[in-house]
Amino acid sequence: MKIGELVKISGLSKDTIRYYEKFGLLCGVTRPSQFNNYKDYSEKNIARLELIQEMKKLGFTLNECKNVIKSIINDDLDTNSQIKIINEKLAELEKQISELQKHRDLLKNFLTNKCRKGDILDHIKEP
Amino acid sequence: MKIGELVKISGLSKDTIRYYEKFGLLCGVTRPSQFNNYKDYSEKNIARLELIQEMKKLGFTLNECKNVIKSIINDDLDTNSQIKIINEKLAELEKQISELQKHRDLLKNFLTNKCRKGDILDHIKEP
DNA sequence: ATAAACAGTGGAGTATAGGCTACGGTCAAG
DNA sequence: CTTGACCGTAGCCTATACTCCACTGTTTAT
Repeated sequence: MKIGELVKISGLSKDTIRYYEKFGLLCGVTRPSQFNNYKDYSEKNIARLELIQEMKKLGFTLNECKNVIKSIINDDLDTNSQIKIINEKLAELEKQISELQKHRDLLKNFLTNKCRKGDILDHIKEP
Repeated sequence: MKIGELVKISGLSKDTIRYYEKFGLLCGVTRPSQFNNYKDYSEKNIARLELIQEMKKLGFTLNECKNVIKSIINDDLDTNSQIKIINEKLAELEKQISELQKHRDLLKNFLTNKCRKGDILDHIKEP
């Protein structure tokens, strides 16, 4: 399968697919022809691109996708490992959420306590 | 005031201060000496660096800091404008929070619904 | 035959907020 | 007098996930 077909099937751009390939996320890419330099992408890559898109929706980075794929290849990834990975990601998300909530609460305070009188910023002036 | 003093007072690194200066966040920086090339940072910059650090704690970017400082200089920044800026930032934070919460909920679902049987990832194998 | 569509590579650019290194000049103390 | 502390500039590096551009080669359609 040439890249154009993969573009149509996956909905990703060719640049993205090539980026993923360079990144080490794809498998079985060969150059079978003696007349051109075209690559041939294996069927497995369709599933892989789907996995990547799903994981990205869930908040995983490409690096994390790569590690998961590695584990799959090594048969390292039993159910418990999967659960562990997901739980770690969950914890990370919770942390990010509470960070942002902290920012938000600080801002809210700022708004109610300091802003009424304006001019908290007066000591900054002059270009 | 030379940069070393500003480093001590602000707690920021000299790289950071120079970065801010290049970025246009500082004011009144001159080179008064005829014998060396040393800069002289005005007192106003202490307050400015404090403002920047406070705003960063609240989740503002340097660009946003820059705009705020500009407004202060132009006397554009009355209480209403301040409130507007802060409310916009609040809305942005809320949006980011709910994005992350969406990710988290998807992951939780993934964990309870799909992961029990493992092997959702079998179709990916092969290096 | 020729132009469009498709394939490949390499490299730069995007945004953010600095860190780090090299290289060179200057100032103060021993 | 020399060493170390300090100051300056320039430019490259980090991470993330691509996008876009230039340039070249190939296949397909008219």
